[in-house]
Amino acid sequence: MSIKAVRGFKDILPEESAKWHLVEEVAREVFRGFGLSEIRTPILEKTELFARGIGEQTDIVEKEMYTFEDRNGDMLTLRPEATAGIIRAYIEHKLHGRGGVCRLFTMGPMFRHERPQKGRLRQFHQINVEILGSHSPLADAEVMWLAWQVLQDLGIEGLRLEVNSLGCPQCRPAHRQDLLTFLENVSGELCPDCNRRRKRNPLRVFDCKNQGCRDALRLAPLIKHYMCPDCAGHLGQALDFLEGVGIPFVWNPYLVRGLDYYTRTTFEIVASGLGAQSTVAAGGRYDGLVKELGGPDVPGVGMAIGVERLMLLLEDEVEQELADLFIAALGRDAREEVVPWLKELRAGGFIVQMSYEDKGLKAQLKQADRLRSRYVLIVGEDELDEEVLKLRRMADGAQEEIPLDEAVQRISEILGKESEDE
RNA sequence: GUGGGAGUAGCUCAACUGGUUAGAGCGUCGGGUUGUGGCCCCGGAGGCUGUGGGUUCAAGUCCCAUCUCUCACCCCA
Repeated sequence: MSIKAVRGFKDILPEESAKWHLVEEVAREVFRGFGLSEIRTPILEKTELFARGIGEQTDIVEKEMYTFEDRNGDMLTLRPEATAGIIRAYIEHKLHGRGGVCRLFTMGPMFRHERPQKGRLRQFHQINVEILGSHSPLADAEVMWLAWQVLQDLGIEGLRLEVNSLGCPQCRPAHRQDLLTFLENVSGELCPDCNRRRKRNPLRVFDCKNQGCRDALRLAPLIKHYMCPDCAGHLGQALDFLEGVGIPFVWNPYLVRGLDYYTRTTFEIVASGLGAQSTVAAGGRYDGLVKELGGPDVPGVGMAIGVERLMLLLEDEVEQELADLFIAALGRDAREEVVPWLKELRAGGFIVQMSYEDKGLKAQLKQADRLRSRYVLIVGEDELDEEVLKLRRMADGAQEEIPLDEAVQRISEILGKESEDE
């Protein structure tokens, strides 16, 4: 076998791209309604950006990044997520200095060197939203709403929005301390993984699927009992806003996120039918991140939708229209006569194709059929001699005669009329 | 990184306990219709059986390695 794509990297083939366009268009339409602006940042950044932003201790930074040395000795990394790069750009171009809240979206590929499985690729795509510069719980609610709305508008069903708060630097330490103590006492009942997590990132034990661990954690201290009044109020208000716009959610006090930078609100949208990777969108608040990356102390909230996972939930194939009209020109004279018509008809908004090769009528009709063209215009020697063309409707084979001198106009009328009927 | 399953025609899959020329459906190309698609009928092309080693008189089939796909763990969108 010759050269194949790199493991975990996938080609998006012509028959799939219409589905991608649909997803991207729906997302853009939703974002437009919320007044977001698009930002596009490079997929390559200095390694240090991700190390500081995502957290040195995370799996992503420790073992999943595509990192290499540039020719001048810089260490570079293919972005494993979008937020760090966007914040880098936000700081670098001093977008915070423009006043007001900065509300951004982006979409594009991310890279993580993990073992591929259902809903998990090494190059995958995300649709991201970041709202920078607001402490308001309304921003949190809007971010969740945005994610929910995109999925909703795509007609995806069976989704569940889970929300939690991770607290802030005021209330987190006390909880963390009590949780550590608790986990130490039940360490005998925890699985080896959880005992490992216990030291590195204690909150993650709540993610364990192991029944034994879940039983052991039943009485574990939860952040909700430790939240300071500000955090509790913040979460309460965010949830009130969600309720106000009729978005169903569940408060999952066990919900935790993997990235270090999250504070307060955190959420996931989970779907059934995705296998082990059930999260189709996720996000949360990251109030310390901008400062951590060298910018001013500006708060932020954001979310990411996993496009491939979303694609798995979108069952129906989206068919692309490939031709309204196929022009079957027979012979050199006919082809020369017809080429200017292509220009006019295409300018009129119609999808028009013709054969590159000088093939027989049968072959051209076959080609038109394969393109599912609605009509075929037949232009041969006879037609040119008589100055009357034939327009064949492919659905039933009915043919209509079209005078040569008003061909483009008549065809435009017929094609246009057909579209209106639909 | 760890574990299970799988790699045969463009696609979906056959080939009994190793045994002669690796088959079928779909697709594709051509013909039946020298200027009329789809449906039908007839015919053709297309394979170093993922790759490399090994066992054997003989390997698609057994063994080892490797790559890829897939599912799960881990982790995450």
